[in-house]
Amino acid sequence: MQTKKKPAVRKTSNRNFFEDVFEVVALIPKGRVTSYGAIAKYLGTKMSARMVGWAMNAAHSQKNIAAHRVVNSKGLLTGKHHFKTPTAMQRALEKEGVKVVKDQVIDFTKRLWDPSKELM
DNA sequence: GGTCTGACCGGCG
DNA sequence: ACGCCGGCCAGAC
Repeated sequence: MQTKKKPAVRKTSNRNFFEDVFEVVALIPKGRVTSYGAIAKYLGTKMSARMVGWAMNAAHSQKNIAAHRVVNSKGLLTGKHHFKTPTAMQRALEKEGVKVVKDQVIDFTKRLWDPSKELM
């Protein structure tokens, strides 16, 4: 089974939540972006997209997580401020072909990569 | 062990 | 159309 997906299999406050986020983010194709809510929904915690962002915070300190591919539902680079430089996120996205203007992803709807939809 | 915050989201006024 | 508010989960003090 290559396509390994975990439908909210977390039991009680385990680190699986973080691992799930890491994987989903790592699966995001270049030139694509996703939203915290999309990941949260995929993990089962659709209502708690905040946890995804929280996981990102830890992720950025853990490994090379492509947190720059994760934006909010509006396509805004809300987490850019958490990067080493406020322009690192935008730069990384543009580097992958994603145009960002004023911290906003262009054609965000088309660039949106929904794991619960793509990975299904 | 209780409390607060946090890179969000969606609804309501 | 814009602004504000509550909710929800998990980690840190």
